Amino acid sequence: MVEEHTLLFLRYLQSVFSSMIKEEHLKIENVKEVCAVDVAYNGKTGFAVASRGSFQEVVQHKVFSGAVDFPYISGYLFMREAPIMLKALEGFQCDLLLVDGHGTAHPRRSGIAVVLGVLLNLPTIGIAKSRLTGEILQDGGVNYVVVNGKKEGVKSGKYYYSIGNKVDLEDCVYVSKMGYPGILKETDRLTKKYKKGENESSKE
DNA sequence: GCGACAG
DNA sequence: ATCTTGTCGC
Repeated sequence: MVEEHTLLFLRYLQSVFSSMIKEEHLKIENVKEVCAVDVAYNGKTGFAVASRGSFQEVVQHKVFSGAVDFPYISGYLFMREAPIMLKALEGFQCDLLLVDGHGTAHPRRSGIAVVLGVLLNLPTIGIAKSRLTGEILQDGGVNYVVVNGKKEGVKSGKYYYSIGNKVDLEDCVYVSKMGYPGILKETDRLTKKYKKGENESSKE
């Protein structure tokens, strides 16, 4: 159980992160190296996988596993997954980091993609499989995700793409039109593979 | 009180 | 996220 004063503190941290977002245009066409991160769990043990490659494929990846104590609380995912994701990302360099989760399409504009982007000072885009907050506003064939009256990202198919750091709405639209990134799909697969491997070995 | 609620 | 088989749909 997490105390209310702890959540209050986390909201203070989120206000700092959101105030540090650099919303600027990153020409996706110039992006060479792409990285992605995701986490899978086997009970209390988390398996974070960081990958590097292109939008469509993984060239190399690294896994970091360890106990994850903070529980999942809607709106505070960063406290549960950012620590282990940062460990997996150590040493990885890239022009853009794709994060499994929302960026500014968050109640306080401080989703996990924002947190990682600010801490690593990297361009990041959050890509989530479901809605956390916001309404959809169609405009010119694009389904924008609007939160507190501001377009924070776009919804394409069943996925939500939102600003993390050092990118803008245009970049999000561009990436969403490329379809769900193969590197994220593959990273997710790897994440479950390691989790599963842990199950097999611990079962004789 | 009721409904919503990333992974 | 995770527990889980077959099954309805694009």
